[in-house]
Amino acid sequence: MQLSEQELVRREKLVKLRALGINPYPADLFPVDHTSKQIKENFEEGKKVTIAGRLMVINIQGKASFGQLQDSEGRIQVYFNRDEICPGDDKSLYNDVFKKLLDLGDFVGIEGELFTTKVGEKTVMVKQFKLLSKALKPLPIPKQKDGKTYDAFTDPELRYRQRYADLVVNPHVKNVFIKRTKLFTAMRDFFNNAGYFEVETPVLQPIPGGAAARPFITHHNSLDIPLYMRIANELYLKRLIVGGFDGVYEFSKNFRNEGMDKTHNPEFTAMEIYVSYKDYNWMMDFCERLLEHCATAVNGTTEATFGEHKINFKAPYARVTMADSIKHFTGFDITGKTEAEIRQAAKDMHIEVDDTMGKGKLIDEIFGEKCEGNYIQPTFITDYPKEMSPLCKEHRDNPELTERFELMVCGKEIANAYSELNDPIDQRERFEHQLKLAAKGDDEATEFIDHDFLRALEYGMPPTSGMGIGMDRLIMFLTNNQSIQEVLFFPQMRPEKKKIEMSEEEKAIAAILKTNSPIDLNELKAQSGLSNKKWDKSIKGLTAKGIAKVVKNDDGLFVEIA
RNA sequence: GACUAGUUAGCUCAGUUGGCAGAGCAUCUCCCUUUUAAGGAGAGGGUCCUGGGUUCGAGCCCCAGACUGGUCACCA
Repeated sequence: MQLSEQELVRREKLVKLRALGINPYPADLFPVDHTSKQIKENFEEGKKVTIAGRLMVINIQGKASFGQLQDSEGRIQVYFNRDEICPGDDKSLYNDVFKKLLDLGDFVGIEGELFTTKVGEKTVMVKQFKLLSKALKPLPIPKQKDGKTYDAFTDPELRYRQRYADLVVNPHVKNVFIKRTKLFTAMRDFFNNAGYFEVETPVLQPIPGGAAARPFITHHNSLDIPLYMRIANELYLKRLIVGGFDGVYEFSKNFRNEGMDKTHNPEFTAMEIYVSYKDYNWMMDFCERLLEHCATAVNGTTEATFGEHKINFKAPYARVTMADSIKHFTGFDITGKTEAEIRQAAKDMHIEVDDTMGKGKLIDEIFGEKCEGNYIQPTFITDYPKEMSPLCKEHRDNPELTERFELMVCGKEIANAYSELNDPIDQRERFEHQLKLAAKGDDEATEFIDHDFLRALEYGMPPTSGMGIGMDRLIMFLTNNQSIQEVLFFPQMRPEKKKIEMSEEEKAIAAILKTNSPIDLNELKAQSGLSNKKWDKSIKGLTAKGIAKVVKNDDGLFVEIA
């Protein structure tokens, strides 16, 4: 591994510290009793504090220095004064250890007293300090003045691959994840207060059900069967409703083996909740109260900014049927129309259609193309076509529709809910219809029938309403992030390419050397059969890697294994 | 998958017509006891993403590839 100059310097400091009897990675606990935030909020002149964190600014001015210590809650200024730290004649702790051997990014523990500087900055006067952990790699620390950041660490590739560094130097990034966790906590509280029960269901499933998506497949060795990473947990939660729970919910990591873009990561988090004896109308009420609660818990207000849009999560939200929405935005009334009529209408709207598309799919295409993007404020779109919703109860007033809603925000879906289909015979027929659609070429149709789930329904499932919420998308809206990567600690990335250890040419030369070392340089060059250019590059590569060594003596130039 | 932009020092970025590889911060040395993007003086640091090609000469031009971002397509 090639180390930069700065990395080498820090490794040398490690050696020097050990020579002075200072362990750069001590094992014992450090008795922290304050955070930076606590100091600022409860500031008392002269108070003794013990704090720890990373040195993020060091500003040496001779016999006194200022620094900024960053802990989990922010930064606090620390003042290192030579004669405070070294009351006796030996000033080496300040002159050598502090000034020469500490670096930006190092963790230090500090005991000191609070005071206010001439310019009014609340500061810790360091009485004693201890190195807690040495940083060998320089952090990409930006400079700040008047709230402006200079030379910020912004390269998205580096930020996502090295999130640990991103979190250290970009406080706003940390805030996003704090809000993310606040959202989960708020939602959990809301459900628990309503009396619902948090559960866990299998991630490894023999049949990937509950949604239409390509799964990741894996293999269980002992059972010698294929298993799928879950694409949804819906069918398992409904089994629990069959089992007698009134309300169950789960935050579910789901996995879908599909494309990645700024709103899709191969693994993502959905929340699904199922409540017995309810219908989708009740769930709409519940949903808008839930989101109002969550938005307030996360941001302190129901209002949120997303790009150019101001959105408000204050309940209630508008409710529009899909048919009304399409009529409103296209002038076309789908009610009572045949598949052929709808296909023609879609063609007239310049929407790409093909013959594999059934009626439901066609309607969905029209809605997606012409309507969806218009809903900025939270809006419930209701009553989806039956074909698109194989797990949803038929609409009480119209057998072509289902009792389903999606909640749209800024033209994106963030929640999806049904009056759940609990008729086992109807459910079996819907699954079989999906099989036919899949055979016809509809790649969104489900191609598995979960017979165990059908058996559960046959025992009887109470009328139930269920809802799924895309947690990643929701937190994007609540933190004004346009990319899912910004709300996932470790978004999926293509693996970093390892540098090739040795080129083919280098391997060939190394092989010759192995059997014959040392060897005359020109002899080796001739044996390798390489062109001048290739030879030069390869032998330089080998010596740089410490594999070969060129030796000059009275008899000429020789190459030997290093 | 298509199109497009980018990849140069630890970080953020310049780099002219193809002619010795640049800046700020960071690093190192020296000065400086209330600074705060501290200041002053000096120094070091490069696989210009990779591999080919053109050329006397390539960070720059050509070809191929890698990775990342954006837009679109696909995908709830």
